[in-house]
Amino acid sequence: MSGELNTDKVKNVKSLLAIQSEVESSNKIALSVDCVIFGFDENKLKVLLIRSDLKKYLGKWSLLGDLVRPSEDLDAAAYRILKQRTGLSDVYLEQVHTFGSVNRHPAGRVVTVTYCSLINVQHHKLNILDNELHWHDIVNVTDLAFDHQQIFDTCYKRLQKRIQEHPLGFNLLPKKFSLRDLQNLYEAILDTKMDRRNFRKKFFSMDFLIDIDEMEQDVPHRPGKLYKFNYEKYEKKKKKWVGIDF
Amino acid sequence: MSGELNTDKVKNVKSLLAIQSEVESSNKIALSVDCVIFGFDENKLKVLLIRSDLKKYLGKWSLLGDLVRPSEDLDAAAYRILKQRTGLSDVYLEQVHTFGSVNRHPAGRVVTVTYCSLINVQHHKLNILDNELHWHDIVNVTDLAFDHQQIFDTCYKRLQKRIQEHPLGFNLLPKKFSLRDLQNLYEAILDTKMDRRNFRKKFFSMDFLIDIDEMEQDVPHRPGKLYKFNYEKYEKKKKKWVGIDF
DNA sequence: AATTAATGTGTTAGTTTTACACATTAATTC
DNA sequence: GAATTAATGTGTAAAACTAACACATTAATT
Repeated sequence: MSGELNTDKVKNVKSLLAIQSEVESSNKIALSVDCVIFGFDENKLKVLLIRSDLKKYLGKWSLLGDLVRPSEDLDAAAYRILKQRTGLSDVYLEQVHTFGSVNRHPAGRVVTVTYCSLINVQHHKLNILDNELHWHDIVNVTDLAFDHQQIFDTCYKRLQKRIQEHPLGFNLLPKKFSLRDLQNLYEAILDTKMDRRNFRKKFFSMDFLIDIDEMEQDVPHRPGKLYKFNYEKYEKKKKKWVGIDF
Repeated sequence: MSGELNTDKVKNVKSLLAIQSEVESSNKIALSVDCVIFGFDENKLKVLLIRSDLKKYLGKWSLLGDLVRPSEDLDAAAYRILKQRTGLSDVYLEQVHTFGSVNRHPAGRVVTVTYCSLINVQHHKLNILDNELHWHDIVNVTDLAFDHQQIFDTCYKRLQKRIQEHPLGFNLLPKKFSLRDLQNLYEAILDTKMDRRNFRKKFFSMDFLIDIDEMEQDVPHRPGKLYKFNYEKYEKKKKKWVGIDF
């Protein structure tokens, strides 16, 4: 920090007032959050959608969202929506991108901060009774309301990337899972097939799986071992440097 | 998309009106963009900062930003700031994160969408005459105004990650550069030392560098060859799949 | 008891990364 | 202008990682 201070008090006051008057004037920009809530069920990646309640998008599905309250942090707004719609707290939530095209919302200028959330569908079962709320297989997610298709695509791509570099996937699985479950999850999210033996080797070599010495129950084949993910160990040993690769 | 349509027109109208009234009411959230503008000069990574014009942050440095105009896209607002402050168009610009803590701005509720920009410092030279605008060596960037330190840290980390996976760095260099320039850039951004021979091998094996058959001029040692980055080839051949690694 | 379909474990060849050494070139020094 | 210096430019070998592939084991089912 070098250089002299040429502070102009008039300028200070003006700019503060300018901002304040903007904040208080009408013709303002509204702010919302939208959540792309992913689940994993029957070996398929799902997303939770609700019917649009706008005439313009009659019959279309849309993401779960709401306006941000004036005294509410962005993350808090996203958590509120999640709690409201799934009954769940303490879920994985990550801000992804903010969409603000001038004409993206028919009701006026609404900028939306979008979040990606991963939940364990076993845990909720709750507010899904709501007739307008449904889990959609992500391969069937097309033609959403507003710009929600674009938002969904962005969040899905982000998930595909993040799951390769961070242990997010476990948020979609039960605490105890088999390696087959884990591979099915990766194959569903990344839309690819992987070699079972190499997949297994990869995860064992990372050494973040805890063998809890239990087996799958009620499976119509030889039961596999169950594991938990060792978050503590991961936090200590996670890699910092990767290298140039593009 | 299955399920019958139980559209409730009253509900539709209500919710639309609710949003519209929110948009038009006062006590609204203001929206700004802030740009973290990186440059590379004398083998050091730099960031362009301006003196805060708020009394509360007298003497502190802050990022370049402004309120988003009611009929302006977010990206357009970021480009406007860049053009205004550096005179440059057609620069690398990427949205990074949106910060919206309730008390982050002393003038009221201001949510800010932050962008990372990479420019070639050779190209501008222009509006830098402004006494209040300075390039700061990033190692000396501490204690910025508002929550700008957090924003800067986030954008810098993002840059560190992105430069390993995408050819962003070339935006900070002249069109023609030596491999030494390129390595210095990577070492500055990633704050690390690399083996010169392996770095060289890595980039040659990617095969995205065009040997333009020119040499460095006016260097006080054996001049190195100059290269350009082959964006066309990169766009065709860039890798999609990487693999699980964390 | 035989069959089936999954889990669980190696092995090998190929590729990539890392560590490290020496020859070459042009500016600088004497 | 010859010797010195400090950079560029190239190569090699060990180690680590990835990808492709085969067989034994287990438990449910027939």
